[in-house]
Amino acid sequence: MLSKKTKYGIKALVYLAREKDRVPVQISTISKSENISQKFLESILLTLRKNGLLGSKKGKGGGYYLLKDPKDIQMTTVMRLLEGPIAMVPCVSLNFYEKCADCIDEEACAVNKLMLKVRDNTLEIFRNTTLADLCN
Amino acid sequence: MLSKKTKYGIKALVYLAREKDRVPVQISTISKSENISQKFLESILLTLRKNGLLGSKKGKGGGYYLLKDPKDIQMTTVMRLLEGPIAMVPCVSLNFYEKCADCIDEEACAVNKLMLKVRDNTLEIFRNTTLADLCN
DNA sequence: GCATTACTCTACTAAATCTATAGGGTTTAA
DNA sequence: TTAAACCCTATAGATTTAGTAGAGTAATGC
Repeated sequence: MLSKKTKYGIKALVYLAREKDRVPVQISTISKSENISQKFLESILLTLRKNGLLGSKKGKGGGYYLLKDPKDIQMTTVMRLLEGPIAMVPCVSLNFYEKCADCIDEEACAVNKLMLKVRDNTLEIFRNTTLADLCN
Repeated sequence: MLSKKTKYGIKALVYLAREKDRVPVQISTISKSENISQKFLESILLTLRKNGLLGSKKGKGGGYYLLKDPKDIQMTTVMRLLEGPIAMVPCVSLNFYEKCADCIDEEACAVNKLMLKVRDNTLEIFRNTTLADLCN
């Protein structure tokens, strides 16, 4: 299941991408428009800022804005930041690899084999989808 | 993340599929071979039996066995039984559809659009992969 | 300057889910 | 009749999720 965090994060990014110019948008504006708890959204935007996707401006008239062109933001980046690993099991994860404790032979593992296929496909979708693609 | 339940379930099914004939295999045998807690595996095999994938034989010399040919068991069936919805959000789920509480227009929702693509791809993989494919 | 607006950060919590464990009960073969 | 093996319910600890609370900091405009 996709977490609310990721879901809200994507919605907020799309909102910001649709904004012409790079005018800062206040958290409260996005939160009302997208029906998201303001405080929760606050923490999500903060992680997106800390990881270089968003910029922020403090004080009156402040808010968040995109740092890059929407077509240069791949969904792989967004998903990894908010949701974590794209793979369904750590043993097929590229960025978060971990050996299974119970598994003796990874090469022979049926779960590994199946989930590798799923990961490859999902990864390709996220790679080939940019924020701009989601804005139409 | 794939739950341990699903992971163990798939491993157990593969184990049973590799067994020549349809000789009942005891829970303890599978549990030892695959490093799975016996009691936990018990409950997993029980749900697989209740849903028509496995048969069981009680008493001495009893155990679990596959009811169908491995090549006739699609991974969609297994995943839905053990893991639940294949879609990452309920609003793009075929078998477990649910409207998002926060979403105003599903057609215009970026998350919906993205996750629909992911679901379609994942579903196709699970449909085209049978238990037999995982046994080689 | 100073009040206001708006982002920043830490800590905490209620609820749900996962991953089992415990402890019997029931059936069947030998 | 005995023991192996499945059947079933209840419960519990750990982890994650989805927030909430509240105080702090920075910048703007008057």
